[in-house]
Amino acid sequence: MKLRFAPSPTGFLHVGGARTAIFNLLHARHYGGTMLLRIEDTDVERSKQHHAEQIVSSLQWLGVEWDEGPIYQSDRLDRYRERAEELIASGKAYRCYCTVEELDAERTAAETAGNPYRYSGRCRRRAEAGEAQPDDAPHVIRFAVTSGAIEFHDLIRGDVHFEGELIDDFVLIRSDAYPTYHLSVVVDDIDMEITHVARGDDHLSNTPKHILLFRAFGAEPPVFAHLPLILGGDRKRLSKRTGATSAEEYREMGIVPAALFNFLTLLGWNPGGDRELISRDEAAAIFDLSGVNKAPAVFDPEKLLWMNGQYLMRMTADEIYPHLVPFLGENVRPIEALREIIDLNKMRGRTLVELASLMEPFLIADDAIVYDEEASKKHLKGDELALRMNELYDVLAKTEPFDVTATEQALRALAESHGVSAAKFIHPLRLALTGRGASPPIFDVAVVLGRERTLARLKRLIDKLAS
RNA sequence: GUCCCCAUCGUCUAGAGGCCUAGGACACCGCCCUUUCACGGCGGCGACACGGGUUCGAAUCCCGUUGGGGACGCCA
Repeated sequence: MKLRFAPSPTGFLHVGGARTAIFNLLHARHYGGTMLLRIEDTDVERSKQHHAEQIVSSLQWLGVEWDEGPIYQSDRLDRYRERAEELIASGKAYRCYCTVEELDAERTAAETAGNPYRYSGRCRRRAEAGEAQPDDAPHVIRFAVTSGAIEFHDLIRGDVHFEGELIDDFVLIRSDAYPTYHLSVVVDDIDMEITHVARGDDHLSNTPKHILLFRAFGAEPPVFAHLPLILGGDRKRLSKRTGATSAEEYREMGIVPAALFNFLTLLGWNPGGDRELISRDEAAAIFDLSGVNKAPAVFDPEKLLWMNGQYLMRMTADEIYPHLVPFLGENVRPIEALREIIDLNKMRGRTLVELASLMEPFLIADDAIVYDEEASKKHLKGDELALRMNELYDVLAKTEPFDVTATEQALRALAESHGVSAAKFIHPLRLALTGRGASPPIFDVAVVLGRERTLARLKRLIDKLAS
């Protein structure tokens, strides 16, 4: 068994493409098959090398592995031309000298008449009449479609059938001598011995053409599986209008690859047992293309965020670290200096961006703490506050050991001696240490900061209260 | 317009004729836990598009309607 993911390098890796890649990988892994990556860059106008590189790197980031490739179709142009010539030789294809302008005119005429456009077949008739076909004049090579119904079994759609009459004599080789998608994809799938083709639903109507080509080459068509499309909130194909569409954008948003992988896996497929969180390998163990849903799925960024949070809190600090580094900016530190801080905050952020922000108070200088206005208004009030904070300072200065239990005991004892709730001390302390109204448990914060920095920050608040 | 496909809570989905007074997850709303924020726990809101069949019985099968999507390129 051999599957492939065959993106065209005209942009970033789209999440729809990412899911196609994932489903191909999962199916291949499940059956111990091979996964191939093929770059379909036969459109010189739109294909860009840097896009190809970007896609490869996004796939690697996502955890979509391949056993063969990447193979570039632009390296195989001779092969496609050779195969097209074979079809001409056997009368299954012909040279067409119609110009783009002529074709456009025909198309426009058909549209205004309200008829579906099909190529007139002018050059086909000429070829069949045995007229000379100069191969030096500008021309394309068209496939001579044989009529008759085409039926095939789709792993997801079930039995599908198309009327042969509806299929046009499509172009195989363009006038610039580059192959079209239809030709290159079939030639490659044959040469590379692809057994299963899982691709987007938008290719369903291309499939009869491909089957015709497989037959023309005397090859057995692969098993097809057409995946339902991923829609945006507007129920149309996911587009920039409705939000982020590329894997790269989610990476920049602070989504961890395993979470995106998991989320995409659940779009159109589910592992059963009301399971939401599943690793790539666990999914591969039970995945099968035939279990994929037919209906399109709306991409819900909210749920992705939730899932990413679930991943962050389950990952170890060491696992998070490499993904987090790009978001730390000037606050980067070696993992040793960050381990505790990550562990303290990782269940509080849904993205790496949020996590980095949550970690900030732990990493900036003591005098760089900025007191949140709203929280200050709420907690920095009362005549006795300065006095209390001074006493808290003295108590924390001599608490031994300076650990969570001892510091908490000391603070609570102090509060009790004042006859007030511990919260009266805790909230101002939180402001002093983090500048924020919300933080991890404050004694954990104090201990991670250490006695020295805790006291320095407390002192700073006291000075502020005095002024 | 023509062809193809699809149709369960707002969203992702479970459901392959009786197990369904339709289950889970996200979001939302309560309550609990709690020094805050999260996490977590408990509860609530919330769907079988509609109409005909078939059947003792239909979310599940068939037909139609409606709605949505996709394809109709010398793009992939």
